Amino acid sequence: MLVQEELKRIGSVAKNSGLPIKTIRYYDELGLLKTFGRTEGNYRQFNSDVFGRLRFIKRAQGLGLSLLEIKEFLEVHDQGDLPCDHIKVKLGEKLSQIEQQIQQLQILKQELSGLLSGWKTVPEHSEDTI
Amino acid sequence: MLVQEELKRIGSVAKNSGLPIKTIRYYDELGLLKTFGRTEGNYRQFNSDVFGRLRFIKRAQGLGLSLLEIKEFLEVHDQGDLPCDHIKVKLGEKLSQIEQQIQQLQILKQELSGLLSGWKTVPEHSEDTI
DNA sequence: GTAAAGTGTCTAGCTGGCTGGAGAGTCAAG
DNA sequence: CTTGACTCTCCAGCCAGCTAGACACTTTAC
Repeated sequence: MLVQEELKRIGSVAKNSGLPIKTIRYYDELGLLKTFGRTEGNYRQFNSDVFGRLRFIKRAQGLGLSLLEIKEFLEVHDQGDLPCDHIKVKLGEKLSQIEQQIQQLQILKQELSGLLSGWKTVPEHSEDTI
Repeated sequence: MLVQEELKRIGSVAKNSGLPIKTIRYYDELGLLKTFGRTEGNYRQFNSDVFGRLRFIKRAQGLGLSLLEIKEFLEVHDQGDLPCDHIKVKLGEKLSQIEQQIQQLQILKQELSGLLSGWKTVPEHSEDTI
């Protein structure tokens, strides 16, 4: 027995997610959101999945993914079944990008802590000094 | 005895760094580059430090830092001595941001490998499913 | 029924980070 | 001395990702 879920309108989604209404509409326009249709009065309806989605978007975006890339991932998610080979490849690529990114971040972290902790202690050590 | 370093012009910097001339000029405009003055004919002159700088910029940028943030870091670097407290704080903040970012990346990595490896094996596990 | 709040679309504008083109000056080769 | 490659500045435009405003319609509260 599925409980009929209560659908939300854009305002409450905005309030609960912390994102501006305009942004949510924008994401919807781009097809990132899977609205649950519209009311009679043409108001967008969302179910509570939207919050997870928005969190995912925020996180991924904060990490430098574009909205289009994010959209692709969401689509894979939505289809539910195994992604086709093409997408598999893309996902694999993205994954190794991410690993690289982690490494780069670690380098940057070192460089910045170098700056913090006095810097002059590591002067001009050739090659990859800033 | 310092060997007089041979200065480069923008074209060769572009060639050796792989960046378009326009981009280099743009960075220079924003004050990211510390050119070595100009020739008589008003041509920019760079010494070989510029390559390290450009690599740093690329890396940092790829990780989501804005050119302005990057500029600040470069300035700290250029001053050479201990950054003032204000900057220290900013650096510290940025460092913890970076650590967070690393964690987020690890989460994203998991989520994406979830997608890759079939996804349905981890269905709707509440809370933070995409 | 009426006012206020919420939502819709549409169009336009903004910021950051480039990128392209015009028009002019500089420099190196023949 | 001219030609061609290189560089300069300036100004305009592009893309992503919003954001703001105008104006109309819907819903809710009284």
